Amino acid sequence: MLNELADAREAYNLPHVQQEPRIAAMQTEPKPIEQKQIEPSFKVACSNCNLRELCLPVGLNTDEMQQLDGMVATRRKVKQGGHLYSSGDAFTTLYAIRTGFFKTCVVSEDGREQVTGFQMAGEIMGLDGIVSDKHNCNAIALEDAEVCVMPFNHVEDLSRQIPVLQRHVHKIMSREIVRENGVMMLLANMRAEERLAAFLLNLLQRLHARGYSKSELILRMTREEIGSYLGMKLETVSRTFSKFSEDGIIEVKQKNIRILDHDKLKAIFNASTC
Amino acid sequence: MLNELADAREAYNLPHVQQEPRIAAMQTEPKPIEQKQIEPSFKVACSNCNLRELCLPVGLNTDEMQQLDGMVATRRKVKQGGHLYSSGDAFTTLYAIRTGFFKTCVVSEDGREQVTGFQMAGEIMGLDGIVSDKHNCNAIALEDAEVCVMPFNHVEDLSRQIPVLQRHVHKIMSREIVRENGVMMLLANMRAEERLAAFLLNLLQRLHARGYSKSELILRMTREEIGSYLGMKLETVSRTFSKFSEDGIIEVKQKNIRILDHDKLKAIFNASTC
DNA sequence: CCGGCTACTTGATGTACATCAAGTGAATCC
DNA sequence: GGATTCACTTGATGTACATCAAGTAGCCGG
Repeated sequence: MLNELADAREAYNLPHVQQEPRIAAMQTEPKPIEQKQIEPSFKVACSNCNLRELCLPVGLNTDEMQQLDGMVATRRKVKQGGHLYSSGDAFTTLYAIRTGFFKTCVVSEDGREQVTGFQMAGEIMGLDGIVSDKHNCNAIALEDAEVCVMPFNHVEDLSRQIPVLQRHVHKIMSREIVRENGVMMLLANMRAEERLAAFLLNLLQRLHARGYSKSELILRMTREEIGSYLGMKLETVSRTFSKFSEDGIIEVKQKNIRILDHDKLKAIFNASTC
Repeated sequence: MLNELADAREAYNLPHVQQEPRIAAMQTEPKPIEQKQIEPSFKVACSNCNLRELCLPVGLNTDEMQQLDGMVATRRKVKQGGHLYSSGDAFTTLYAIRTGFFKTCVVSEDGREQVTGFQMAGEIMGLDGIVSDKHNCNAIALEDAEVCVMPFNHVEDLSRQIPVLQRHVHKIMSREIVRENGVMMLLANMRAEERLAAFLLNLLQRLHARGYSKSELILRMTREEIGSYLGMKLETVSRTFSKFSEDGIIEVKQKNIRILDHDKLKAIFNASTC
C-alpha cells in the first residue's frame, strides 16, 4: 500500500532518468542556481525540456509532441516564500514545476495549518482547484522556483485530441489520490520514527528519479513543516532526527542529511514491532 | 479548508435533490430493500436514473444524454461483506454506486488496515486504479449493494467527445483529492471529539444531499471501521459517542444516531480550544 | 564584528489516547 | 430456547507524544 513510498519509480511510472550532473548539482548546492533569463526568441517548448519524461506521457509521436508545445502558455518565477497560488484564488491553470521546491498547505477556519505535500521538479500542481474553480490550498515556494503555466482549458482541449495525454492527466490525478491514501495510512497508523523514515525514503526516491544521490539530501523545509506534514510537533521531529543520528542511521547537519544505513531506515519504515 | 466537511452541497457541487421517500426509507430501514431483478428488456440507462444528478454533469442536451446511456456497460450486485475490487486487481472500470454503502481501505505490508473512505449512492469508485492499471485498495460493501459498471476506456472515449463530461470526470477526481486533504488535516491536527464531530457532520451532509434527514442516521460501519478512518481505536470511538450522548448532543442506540444539537456538534468541530 | 533573529536542540513535565481487561446486550445458530 | 458470537461499552493503567521551557548555532543586516 505504501508502495508509493517504497518505490518511486513504479509509483511515478517513470523511466529511469539518466543522471544529469547539472540538475544533480542543484540539490547539493546550498544556493539555488541563478536562473538565466529566457530570451524572447527561445520559445518555451516541452519537446526541448529535459524534464519532459517527468511531466509528459511517453510514446508521443513528433506530431503530437509539437501540439503539446503549445500547452505551456508561459513560465513564471516564484521567489522563496512566495505564493504560486493561494486558497480561494480563481483556478484557471495547472503548473508544472521546472525548478525549485514547493509545499502545499490547507488552513482551517481556526487557523491551524496542515502541510498536505511537498512538490519538486516535474510534478504538477493545482489539481485541487478543478473541483470548485478556485484553489483549495496555498502553494508556497520553499526556494526560488520556476513553473510552466498550463491553462487548464488548454490541457483539456489537447486531452480531447491526444488520448495518450488524456490518460496521462488521469494518471497524474489518480497518483495524487493514491499518494494521499498513503499519507492517511501514515498519519493514522504509524509512530513518529516510522513516519519520519517513510518521509525520508519517499524524498530520497523522488530525488533519485531526478538523478540525485540516494544517500544524501538537503531538506528544503523546516522541522515545523515536516512536522505538520507528518502530524507531529517540531520538537518530536528534531528528537527523532537525533535518535536516528545516535543509532547511526543518518547524519544530520542542519538541513543536510546523509543516509548511512538505508536498510535500517527501510526496516523502521516497515516495522510495526517497536 | 474543511469546507468539504462543512458544506456538502458546495463540496459535492450538487443541486439540491428533492426528497425521495422511497430512497429516504432505505436509510432508516434496517434491512436493505430486496433489489428487484432488472428485466432484460429494461435497458440500463443513465437518462432514466434518479441518481443522475449525483453521477453526471448537469446541462447535458438530450443528444449527449443519449450518448452517455452507453457509458454503463452493465450493473453488478455486491453482497454485504463482498469485495467490489481488491488491491492488486487489474483496473479496467470505474463504478458508480446505485444502492448500498462501501468502504475503501488500504493494507500495509505488515497487515495494518487503513480505511480511506466511505462511499454512498451516486459516488464514483475505482479512481485509485488509474495510475498503475491495477487497484490500489480494497472496496468492500458494508451492505448489499449495486453498482453501475463503467469501463474506463469508454469513459475516456466519451470524455473526448463531450467536454462537459470531461470536465465532470476531472472534477470528480479533484474532489477526491480535496476530500483527502481534509482528512489529512483531521488526522494530523484534530482531537478525538473534533474528529468524530467532523465525521458525523460529513455523513449527515452527504445523506442530506440524497434526501435523508439531517437529524438521524444509521451507521453502516462498525466502531472499529470508524476508528480506522479517523485514526483512533474503537474504544475511543465508543467513549466519544458516550461523551456526546452524556452532553445531550446525540442519542446513540446501537448504529442508530439521532442528532439532538446540531449546532453544538458544529461547535466542537470548529473548536481548537479544548 | 556585533546584536538580534530564526531554526533547531534538549530536558522536564503533562496528557490524550492506547492498551488491557472485564463486562453487557443484541443477533445468530443449531 | 439456550448457547455462542460479535459488536460494543466501561474501567484501570500505561505510554508516546505534546507542551513548556531553556538553551545553542547559524545567519542577516548594519
